[in-house]
Amino acid sequence: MLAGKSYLDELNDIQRDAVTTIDGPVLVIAGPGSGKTRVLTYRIAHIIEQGIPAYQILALTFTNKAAREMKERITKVVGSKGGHVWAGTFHSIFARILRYEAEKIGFSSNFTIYDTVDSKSLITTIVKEMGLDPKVYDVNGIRTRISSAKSNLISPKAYKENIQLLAQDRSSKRPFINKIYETYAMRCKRAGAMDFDDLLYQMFLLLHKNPDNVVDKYREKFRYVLVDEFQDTNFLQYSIIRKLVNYPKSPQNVCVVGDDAQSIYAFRGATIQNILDFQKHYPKLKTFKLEQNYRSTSFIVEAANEVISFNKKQIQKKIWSDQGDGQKIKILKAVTDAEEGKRVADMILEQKTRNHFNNKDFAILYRTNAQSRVFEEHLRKHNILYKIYGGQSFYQRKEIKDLLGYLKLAVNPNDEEALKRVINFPKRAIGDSSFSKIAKIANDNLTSNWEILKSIEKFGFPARLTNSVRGFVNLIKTFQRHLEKMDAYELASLAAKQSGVLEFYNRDKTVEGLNRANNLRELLDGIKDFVESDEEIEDVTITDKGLTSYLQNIALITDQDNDKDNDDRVALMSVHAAKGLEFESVFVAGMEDKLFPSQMALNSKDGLDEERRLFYVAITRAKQFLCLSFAFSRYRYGNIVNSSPSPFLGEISEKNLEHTMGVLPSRSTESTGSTGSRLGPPLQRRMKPRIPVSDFKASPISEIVVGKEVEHIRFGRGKVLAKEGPKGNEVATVVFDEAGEKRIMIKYAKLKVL
DNA sequence: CTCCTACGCCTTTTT
DNA sequence: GGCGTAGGAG
Repeated sequence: MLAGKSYLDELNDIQRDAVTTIDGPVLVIAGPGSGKTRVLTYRIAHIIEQGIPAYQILALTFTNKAAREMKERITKVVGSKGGHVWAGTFHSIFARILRYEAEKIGFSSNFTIYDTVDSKSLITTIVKEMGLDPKVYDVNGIRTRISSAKSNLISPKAYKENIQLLAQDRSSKRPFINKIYETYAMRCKRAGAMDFDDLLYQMFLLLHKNPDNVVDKYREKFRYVLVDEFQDTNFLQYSIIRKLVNYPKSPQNVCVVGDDAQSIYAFRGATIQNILDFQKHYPKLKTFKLEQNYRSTSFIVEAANEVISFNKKQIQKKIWSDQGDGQKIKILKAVTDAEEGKRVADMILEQKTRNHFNNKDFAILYRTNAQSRVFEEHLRKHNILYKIYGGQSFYQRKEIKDLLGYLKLAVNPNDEEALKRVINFPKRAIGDSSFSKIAKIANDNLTSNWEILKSIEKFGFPARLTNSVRGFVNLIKTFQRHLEKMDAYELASLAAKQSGVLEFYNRDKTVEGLNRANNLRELLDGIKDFVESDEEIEDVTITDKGLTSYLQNIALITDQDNDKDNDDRVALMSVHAAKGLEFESVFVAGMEDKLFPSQMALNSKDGLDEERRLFYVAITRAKQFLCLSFAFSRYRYGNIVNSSPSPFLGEISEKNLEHTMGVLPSRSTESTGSTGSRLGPPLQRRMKPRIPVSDFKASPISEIVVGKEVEHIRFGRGKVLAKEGPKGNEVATVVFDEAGEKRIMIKYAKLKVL
């Protein structure tokens, strides 16, 4: 049937080759907007069209959303059999396999998944128990250390024997990290828990230790393996992929798709070394480069190329577009972050009317989530609906974790973190000191807290405590008894009532409390949905509507997954969160030195390169309009800090740029300060410029020379000490009478010769 | 054991 | 500015 092949007609020549070369190792380097998802999905569809059963295809992504989209699109091309593809995140696919194979590696199939909060809490507990100084042994640092050990396949035992790691820990005055790691691993196992890294690490161990020759089973099963966003994989993930496809007589049907220029997760262990190694490990590799950009107009694409060319280490490629020149990139200068917020909101309003855009055609991107506030304020003033992405996930909220804690305990009472969370919530007189005693007994006996609680009578505690504990144990046991008979909703409702969690929040009449009670209701509604719907996950419709099944389903779900993106709202998100998305009009805010690039990144060349890739990602989200904005001062941690424009701005040549006026747009200048807005004080808390903004006339760059007395709009009088940098992007070092020494990019900062 | 306050911290983060 | 935690008073 010729009609069945029509999907191939929707591809350009290179895309088509990448889709139809299904046998043997393939690397696809896919620039932004180059139709990467299309290639990936059509390739899978094409494999199925060749008669390969869909369940023999493994497609690994980083987000649930990406996996879902991929499946939907495959199904559109090949019909319902597309649903049988094993498409999912690394974590969810491996969790599923691990549940099935759990006993082979000493776990039970009902293991708990610890999220980041759980991991940190366990580490804090261990640090305390070991009597170490939590200031020196800070949780975040320890967690990163353990995580990166796992990501590099270093077991606790190997860590102890690794001279280099031990030396590093000694020089950071934390010689006991190896011991913490060992204890942490032991405690996870005792609790029947795996953290996010374990889902990968244990998967690797399963294939590596190979009990009952399990590796053959999966090698035969997954005849075709595809990996999305390969530039974001770490050594561990790549090692698992190699286990699956790299062995004697393997057909090596592995296809990885990625873009080294968009690698923005190196700080979490991702390494583009994997792309370079891939080329080494598979000599028969075929490489396809997708360089045509179908998303953006030329000014945007050119700017992106200019910026990324400042990174020396990269796979050579140049994206191009035939969508026309489009609009130049706007540079928006603001005095304060509040003004930046106002002017961005104004521009959105203006573009909406001029171009008939909807709210959802816009995105405001920033480096840090804390920057969202000023934009919220001004969008609200204009009655423009918006949605903030990122921030705390629904499942991370306290009240949600409280109820889930009880549910998790019913399924796995050894779960130490769930137990710690709910044993005294709501209050039942089992306080910290009592719990510590119980935990100590458990540790001394190498067993879980639950085992001690069950036989609390034996330990001679005061009657009051013994009674409280007995009540708690009976409560959990009741839930356990109902596990088989009740569906998830029935049991969750029962637990919400009997545990007292629901009553606790219903009694709290503050706004906060009402919100939390609402969230609990929403959680219960969600569980009801789960029970009533026939959702299909991977290749099985979930027929098990029990609590165990429910908890396994939500363990790896994040907020972004249940967002209904059908409503028309301006998107506010971090640049990281924007990866993979596109918008007609994009504002990248806070283009300031030490903010973007982040202060933390400035210590190393690699850090700065990663920030630049992040900027590249930001630029390439825009289809038609791109605006880069910065402010000369902004609130940070409650105080005003002065800032100068990001050095990245100077990496885009003038021919792609357009500068907005240095004054507020006339239409809405009046609202500054005095109108007494009920929404708080957005603009009036600015510094008073020494000279009205509109009266200030900057001198041309050529007049700013060493030794001259100059005036700056905010810093006041000063003297030029030095002038350096390429023509058009000169940087002046100026000593100001009051503000001290500053380095200033002349074309942005407006200096006037006196 | 529980409640309240003062202090100290702060990037990004698909799972 | 905002949140989570430690530590002291009740």
